[in-house]
This record gives sequence, structure tokens and C-alpha cells, in this order.
Amino acid sequence: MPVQNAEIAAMFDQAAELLEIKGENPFRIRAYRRAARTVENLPKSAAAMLVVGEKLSELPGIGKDLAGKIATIVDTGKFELLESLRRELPGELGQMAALPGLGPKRVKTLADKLGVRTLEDLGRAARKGRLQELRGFGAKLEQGILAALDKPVRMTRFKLPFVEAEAKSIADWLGGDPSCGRVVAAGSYRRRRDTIGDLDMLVTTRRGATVGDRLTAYENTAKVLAHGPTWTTVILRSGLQVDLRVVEEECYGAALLYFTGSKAHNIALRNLANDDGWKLNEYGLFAGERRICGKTEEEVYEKLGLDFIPPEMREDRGEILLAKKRALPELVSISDIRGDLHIHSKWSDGAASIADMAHVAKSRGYSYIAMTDHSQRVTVAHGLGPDRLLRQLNEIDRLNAEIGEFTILKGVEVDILADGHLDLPDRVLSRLDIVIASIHYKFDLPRDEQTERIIRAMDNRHVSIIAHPTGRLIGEREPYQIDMERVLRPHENETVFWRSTPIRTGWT
DNA sequence: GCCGTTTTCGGCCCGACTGTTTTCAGTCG
Repeated sequence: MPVQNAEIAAMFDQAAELLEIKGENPFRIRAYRRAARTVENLPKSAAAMLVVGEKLSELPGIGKDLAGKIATIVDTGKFELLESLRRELPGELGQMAALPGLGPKRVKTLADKLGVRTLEDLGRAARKGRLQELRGFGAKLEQGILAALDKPVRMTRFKLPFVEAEAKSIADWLGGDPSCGRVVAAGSYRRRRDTIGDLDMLVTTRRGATVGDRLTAYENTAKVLAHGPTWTTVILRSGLQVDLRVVEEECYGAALLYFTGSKAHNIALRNLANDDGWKLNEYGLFAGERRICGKTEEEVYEKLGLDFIPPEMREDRGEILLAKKRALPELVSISDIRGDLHIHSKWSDGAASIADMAHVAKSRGYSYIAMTDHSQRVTVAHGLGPDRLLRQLNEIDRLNAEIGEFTILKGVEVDILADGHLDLPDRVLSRLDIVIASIHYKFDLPRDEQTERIIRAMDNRHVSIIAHPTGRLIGEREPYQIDMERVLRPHENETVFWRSTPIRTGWT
């Protein structure tokens, strides 16, 4: 199987870590980290790009050298730099540097002065009190390391809706402080990433310290990691880390920009500011000592010669160049949504009736919904066989006549069986406006078989949509093995999307 | 190691907090 982007990114990250411990040029280290993020966030696999001759060196942060290294990794699976670094620095130095309070410098000191190579070595030395004998180390750090070794930190990311609830609750609590001005959740939450590592909250106020105090006194705060006049970090009972930043109102825009990130986007913006002889930080945009602007994000972007970049795009994946050329694409927003093509009702495992959902959808300004209950194989969801499905069509006819200026499309989410056949006969599917096909069992087929299975389903002329084509559940289930490039590739002599059955709506 | 409507060499984001110090290095975001 071709090398995945995530594997290439992990190799670059590990190399960066070891280079850092070696005390290498920090900018070289940053280059590996930046390239790792670029590769990780690519919309397609680097291996596939190489196959069709796309130039990796045109990607941001990837030059001739790294493009060559990626090509070698794709070809051979090997990354010589990382292997030689591992020979040079054997053991678990990388994992040690991830412990709280330890970074590359201290790990190097530990390795050089105490010969510590593994986490076990580290624990032994700490228990003997050897660490605090070293310059720059103290009793508190030693205790912290022992505690961390005893109870390893869980590398957990939280799903967006969960963080949303926490953010709202914290904002309500902080808002109870009379010195508190605006409260906003920034960071990857505001960029709407599907999972969030920690929650970044920004507060404006004139009397900084009291809001931080209030966060430490929050009922769900389990531990205070840092607490200064402008910055407080706590861990909640849920395990979610919250970073609270306090700034004055006139710095709001610059601080929001800084705290929303991403880090790579910030660095790119600060570089742009430097190009003009300015300095950008969380307090504003400065020419020398003079503050040019910073009250809103909009004015900072404008001064830098850029269109406003929505938070969802701030990943340094080319958005800054597009903003400079005034060519940013428009994001799809809620008001653009005209309908919903994947809906379950009480007929299978939904929670509401078709009529209720149609009325709510219409009240939201939708023009249509498609009823797509499960088919019979999904017995746990009370899936529909031919008879019940045909009965449902009668109900939809009746509702369409009744509601008016709104269309309920007749559809189904039909199961793709293990061999690629569908769970309902063509004579039934042919009666429908829309047919969604998807997989709900046998997730563990080999890649080729799984890919064939889906492609065979797509060969049925009634199928309009393949739903959840990777089967991934964010944070819960890994995607199943599937050659997505092959699924998306049209058959020879065929036009792209030839398989799509036009949706018959009666209106356009 | 990357990058360049001044540059192919010489830059490379910037600030807060902690613990260890007695003015600051290391870490972190």
C-alpha cells in the first residue's frame, strides 16, 4: 500500500524532534515541521500526486530538497535522515521531550550529564533525586516529571460539539465578572476543525487579573497549570485544557487574530508585516513604537494588503496568496443550504415523523428534503423492505400535495452488500428520486475488495450518491481501507459523473 | 530547509509563564 501522508508527516515531525535535541539550526527544524503540516493537510495523497506528475516543490514550505525526500519516502518507504538520527540518538528521547517541563534542551542535558536514554532511565534518576543536582533543574520539576511518568498524559482530542458546550458554559461563567468585556472562543474551535486539542478563550477587559482568577474558580476547573496577569491555563474535569488570554478592548482584533491561528497562518502574516518594516503581535500592528491598528481583524488584514480571510481557511495552505490576489473562494454558509439529501425518519432509526421534519425544513428556508431511511439489511435500524418503502412513497405523495411550495424527494439509503450488490431490487429503486448507497457492515475487507465493492454499487444506474465513503467516525473509528482515487476516477470512455442519476424534482 | 515585484544569500514571529535563578533559560502557545 502506498505511503500515507500522515506517515510522511510523522517522519518529518520525528526528525524535527531529534534535530532539536541535537541543537540543530532551529529554522531547519521549523522547515521540517512546516512541511509535515503541509503534507498532513493535503487534500490528496502525495503518492498519488507524484504518479500524475504534480510538483510537490510548489507546495508551501516544500522546496526542492524536501520534495526529493518525500519522493524517496514514497518510493522506498525509507527516510535516511531519520534513520541516521535514530542511530545517533537511540532510545526514547523524543518521548521524553514531550513530557511537561521537558524540552529538547533539558533532554539533551539529561542525556549528556546523566546518560538518560529511556523513560525508565529517567524515572530511576528522578527517584534518586539526581535531576535536581543539574543546573536549570529543581525539586519541583523533578516531582512534575515523576508525576507525569506515573500518569501518562492522554493524547486526546475533543469533538467540536463537545467543546462548543464547554465554551458556552465557560463564557457564561466568565461573563459574570463585571470587569469582563467580550468573551470569545478562538483557536482551532473558531477555525471549525473537526476535533479540538485545547480550547482558547479570549476576553477583553481593563482589569486583567480578575477574569483569570474567575477561571481558576470555575466549578469544572480541576487543575491550574499557569496563572499570570494576561494568561491563565487550566485543565477541566473533562480533561480539556483551556487557555485564557486577557487583553484590552483596543487590541481585540490583533489578539483574536493571534489566538485564532493557525500558528502557521500567524507566522505567515507576521512575515508579511516584516516585509513592510512592521511588526505584528497580539497587541496590534506596529511601525516601530507606533501602533497602526489592531482593534479589528479586518483592519489588520487590510493594512497587510489582504482580503479578510475567514477563520476556516487560516491554515497557511495558500489562502494568503489568494487573499492578496483578491481571489479567495466564498465559503458555503447556512443561508446557501437549499435542502438536505440524507434524512432518516421514524420509519427506520430517525426520531421524528416525515411531516414534522418537512415543516421544520420549510421554516428554515429549505426548498426540499429527501427521505432516505435505511434499507432492510440494517435490522437494528428497523430498515425498510420493498413493501414498507413503497408504503412510505404514498405518505410522501400525500404530504407533498398537502404542504406546497416544498418538495419531499423519495429516496432510500440502501445498503451495499458484501459483494457490491444492493439491498433492494431495481424495480423498487427505479421508483425513487434519489438513491444513496452506503456500507454498514464488513468494514474490514482488504482494500481492493472494499474498493471493488463500492465501485460495483456505483455501477447500478439507480445510485445517485455514495454516503460516508470512508466509514470514519471522528475520534471513534478509523476509516476503512479504500482506494478513493480509484473510486473517483471515471471509467475509460466515460464522462465524469456519468453514474449520477439526475434528480427528478419537478422544479429547478 | 525555505524563500525572494528590492534579495539566490541572509534572513527566518513574538510574547507569557514557570522555576530556577539573582537576571534569565527553557518551555509553551
